[in-house]
Amino acid sequence: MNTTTPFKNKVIKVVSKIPYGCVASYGQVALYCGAPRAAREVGWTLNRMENVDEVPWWRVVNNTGRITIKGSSFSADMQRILLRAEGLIISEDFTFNIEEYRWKPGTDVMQF
DNA sequence: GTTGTGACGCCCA
DNA sequence: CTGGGCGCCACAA
Repeated sequence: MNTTTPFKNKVIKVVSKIPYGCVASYGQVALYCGAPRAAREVGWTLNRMENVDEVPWWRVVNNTGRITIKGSSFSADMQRILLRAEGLIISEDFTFNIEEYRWKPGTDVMQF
């Protein structure tokens, strides 16, 4: 690992556990990281994350079922393509039924 | 120690 | 429905 921050480490861990074809909201990820209200931190952390190949950041969206990426190395359009590639149906407005794809964590995740 | 910021979340007009 | 605004937390400078 690199510049270790406990929170960042958990973000990586949680996000990387999101199964194929599912998504989780920033609030969810933050919740599983032990910071229920640090949803903004999740996005901020992912933005400056280097090992993107280990973290399916595109499976993380806001709780409204909408992709709201703001300037990062990747665009919202990129994320939409990636999610579509996993079988999700996403509108041209970058919106979709998050409840239909919402990741429901199991006991294997709550081992922090 | 203080300040600014951010890929959010939620309430209100 | 849309838009505007506040709060929240963790982290970099």
